[in-house]
Amino acid sequence: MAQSKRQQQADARREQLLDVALDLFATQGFDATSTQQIATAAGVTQGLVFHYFGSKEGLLSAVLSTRHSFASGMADLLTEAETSPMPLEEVLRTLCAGWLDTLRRERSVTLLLAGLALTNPAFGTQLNEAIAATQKMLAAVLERRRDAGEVSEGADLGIAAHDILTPVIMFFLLHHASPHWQAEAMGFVDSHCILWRRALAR
Amino acid sequence: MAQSKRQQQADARREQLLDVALDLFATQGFDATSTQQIATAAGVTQGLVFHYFGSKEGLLSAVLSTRHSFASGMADLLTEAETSPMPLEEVLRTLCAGWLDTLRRERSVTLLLAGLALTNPAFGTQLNEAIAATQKMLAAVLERRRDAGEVSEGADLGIAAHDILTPVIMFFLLHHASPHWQAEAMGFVDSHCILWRRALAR
DNA sequence: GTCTATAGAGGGATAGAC
DNA sequence: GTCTATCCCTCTATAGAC
Repeated sequence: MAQSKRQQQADARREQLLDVALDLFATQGFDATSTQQIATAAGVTQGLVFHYFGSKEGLLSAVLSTRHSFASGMADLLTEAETSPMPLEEVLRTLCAGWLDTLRRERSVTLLLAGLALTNPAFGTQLNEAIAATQKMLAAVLERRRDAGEVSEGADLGIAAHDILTPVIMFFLLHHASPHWQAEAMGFVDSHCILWRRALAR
Repeated sequence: MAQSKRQQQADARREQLLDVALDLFATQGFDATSTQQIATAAGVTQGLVFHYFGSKEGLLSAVLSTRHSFASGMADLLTEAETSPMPLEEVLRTLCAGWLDTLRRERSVTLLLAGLALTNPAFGTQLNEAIAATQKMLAAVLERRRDAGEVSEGADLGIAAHDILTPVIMFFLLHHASPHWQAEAMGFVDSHCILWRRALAR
């Protein structure tokens, strides 16, 4: 059974409000954004926001639960990397480029979550765990390569994973607004991965 | 001429308000903190905040301009590093441990500035430039070592500096609230510096 | 130097008409 | 599904008494 026209319209409005809210929350911060601003930006009246989401916090929850694909996106890339037959440097290149791409594509959620994590302990640990999980998966990839003889024995692969992952995140945070993003990102990934092949090679 | 007693009292009150405000701004965010909260935490009435700082923004400016020593603190460490006779790994160890210590000691300003940078372009570029400057100084240290034959020729030392510095900052952001900070930090610095000696050695 | 009182704006949220 | 109207609260900021 197809949805009624009214239902379709409601869904569309809902999505639109989520988009607008995410955008404003990300650029101004949650606390600095009023429901009035969101409504105006969406071309509706302020009361409608509460019709759809009940409260401002409810709107935030809805935004985060429907627009949070970036954590799983980074994990997906790692799952592919686990079975890749390519040499280490190439695998890292694919990973880092993919991460930057994901962070950039999901830029608003990323920045919003980062801001929330700084002041709200709940969001803080949530983001912490997401990063820790990614780091752990990367460490597993490196360990497999060590067992296969491609990576040297002595290195602390947990810290290596941290040192490979976090500069990528920081690069995004520092340069996402740059007009030359694409070129800078490619250059960074390139040098970054070359350095890490050298650091880990036997 | 010694200050009058009234002046001393005023200065003390000013400092107290700055301390309380920094603390609340850092833990809750600037927008989520009311002047009433600050006044209550300082044991005075709300109106007094405006007597001293004119406006809430004025209070923020005063907080940042009187409590922002961490940027210069990180640069100072690098100035010492430039002329150090120690081997690379040891220099890095001193630098990274010092950076972590500075960030942690100035934890409230660091977190406040990070939060502001995410939503306010002015603070964003300010923080960007501080990090870029630190990175540049570190790159200069590495170049000197390359010229002296301690660091390999081919490596991109600008990115290497980024890759040495930013994981330290991220480590602080991710673990500053951990109960086992001290031990974790020492372990991290150790592995981090060993990895980077390997990555850069000829 | 600190307080009380209050202005004035803007915030989140609700009720009910259309 | 959307709007108007409105309530009530909290916030920043000011004025003036003590």
